[in-house]
Amino acid sequence: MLSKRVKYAIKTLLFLYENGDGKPISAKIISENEKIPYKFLENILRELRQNKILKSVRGAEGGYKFLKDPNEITVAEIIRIVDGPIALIPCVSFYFYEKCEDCTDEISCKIRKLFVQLRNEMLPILNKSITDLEKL
Amino acid sequence: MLSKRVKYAIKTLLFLYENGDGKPISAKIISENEKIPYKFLENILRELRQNKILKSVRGAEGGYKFLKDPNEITVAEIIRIVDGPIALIPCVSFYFYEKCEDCTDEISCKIRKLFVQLRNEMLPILNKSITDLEKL
DNA sequence: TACTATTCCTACCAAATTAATATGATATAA
DNA sequence: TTATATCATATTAATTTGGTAGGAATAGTA
Repeated sequence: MLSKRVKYAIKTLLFLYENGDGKPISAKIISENEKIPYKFLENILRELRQNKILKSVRGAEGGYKFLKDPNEITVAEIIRIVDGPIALIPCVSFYFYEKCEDCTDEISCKIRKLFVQLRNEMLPILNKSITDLEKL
Repeated sequence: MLSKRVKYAIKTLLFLYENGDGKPISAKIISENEKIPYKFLENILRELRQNKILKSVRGAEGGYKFLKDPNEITVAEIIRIVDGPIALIPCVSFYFYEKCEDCTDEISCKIRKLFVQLRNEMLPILNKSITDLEKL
């Protein structure tokens, strides 16, 4: 399962996409509209900014807007930033690979083969962008 | 990500399938061959027995063997028993459905639509059986 | 200048989950 | 009777999750 952070992050990006008209949108507005706990949302927004998905404007009338083109922000990317791997087992992950301690031969491992297949099926769906998502 | 329990459970079932010739196989043998901590494995085996995947034979020369036909034991089923939902968000799960607190309209939710799609792509792969898996 | 609305930062915290371990009772083949 | 097993319950240490607290820094506006 994904964490709430990821779901909140995606909701936030969708909200910004649907309501962003040039002016930045404050965490308070997002929090109230999407029912995300304010302080928790701040953390998530910081993470998105640090990863160059969003940019922030400080001070009164400040808030957040896209830094990266929403057309190029994928759900997979958000999951990787917020939660980590897409793959269901670590030895199958591209970005967060880890060797299985108990595994003697990774190449012949039947379980690995299955989860490679699974990841390969999952990726095209998760590679949809925020703008794709809005059209669903 | 899946838990180690799930991976150990699948490994255990594959081992039983590949080495089961009528006689039960002990937890000790499985533990040593698959490098699964013995006591941890005992817990997993109990769970599989309680869910009618395996049956046990007590006493010396005892051990575990299939109760359910390995042809009909799917990876999805094992995940559900050991970890819970297949779906990546709770509002999309068949067997472990939970409403999102922050969601106003589940039907129109774009995020939900995406993860319904994802689950629908994942299921056929995870519905493979232990015998299918062995053939990979 | 003072006020207010905002982001930014570090740290903290409670509850749940994960990955085991410990201890010992019970059953059975040889 | 002994060795080999399963069976059952409880405990535990580490990590993750889902937040919260408090305040500093920044900037628009009266």
